[in-house]
Amino acid sequence: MRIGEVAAKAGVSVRALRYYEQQDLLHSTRNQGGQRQYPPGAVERVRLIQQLYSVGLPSRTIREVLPFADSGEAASPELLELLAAERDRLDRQMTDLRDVRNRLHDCITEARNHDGTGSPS
Amino acid sequence: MRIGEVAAKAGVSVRALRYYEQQDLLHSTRNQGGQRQYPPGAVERVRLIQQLYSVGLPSRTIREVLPFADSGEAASPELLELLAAERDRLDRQMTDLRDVRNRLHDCITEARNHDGTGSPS
DNA sequence: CTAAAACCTGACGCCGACGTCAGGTGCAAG
DNA sequence: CTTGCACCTGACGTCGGCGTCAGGTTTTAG
Repeated sequence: MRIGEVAAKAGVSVRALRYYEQQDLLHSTRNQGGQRQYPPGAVERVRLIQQLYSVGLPSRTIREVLPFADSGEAASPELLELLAAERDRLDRQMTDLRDVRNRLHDCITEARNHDGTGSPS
Repeated sequence: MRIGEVAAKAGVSVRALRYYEQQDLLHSTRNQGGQRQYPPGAVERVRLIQQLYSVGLPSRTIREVLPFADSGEAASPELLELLAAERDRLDRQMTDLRDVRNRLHDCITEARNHDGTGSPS
């Protein structure tokens, strides 16, 4: 596949894919003309990268954890610590997220009860 | 309270508090010398602001949802839609977060089983 | 009264994840 | 063959949430 197709299928920009390559998150081979070639699995990998970004991980961390997502590779103790630390961070973030979400939700339902409107969602 | 005390109690920088004021998230009165004065509730408010930032909301959105967290104020339908949209975004984000977290956790336990080490956490 | 600490207002710096523009090349269709 | 789109490599722009420095004022401790 060429870069445009991968971008379209994964729902990101072409620029983003080139950026991921710079950051060493996504690799490609080149054809004779120098254009990037991707295997079909690239789309899935890009989706995973996006998911990791979306939960707040920076490129550096993603670069370090991606090999483990790929396959349960050999893990040095330092990397294990990194993974555990990130997992704990995610746990805390989920707690915050739940709090905020419930707070918002309460505001919504309360506001809906307060006026005359029925209660969807 | 003065700004330094609020900052210390809320665990943020003085600069951050001034920034929140610029963004219209946190208000203060001034004494004769022109220094900011905060009511005790400010600390709680700052913690809430931080929590909202931490789940990825930008200043603009925080500015819009804060009044509802303060008190279940009168809600225009547009604001209700905004709140519901944000809540849904948070729901999606929690799902992503759970996925990534579990993925990481699986990597950790699998790695721990693979070598000889016992299994903490 | 004085020195130090805390505060004030600009204003510039920074970093990450791209957007975007410039100027040139590769490739498929008519 | 040429037209036109997809692609290439720099390189600069942006935006948000502050950090930080400069240069001055106010409050507090001794």
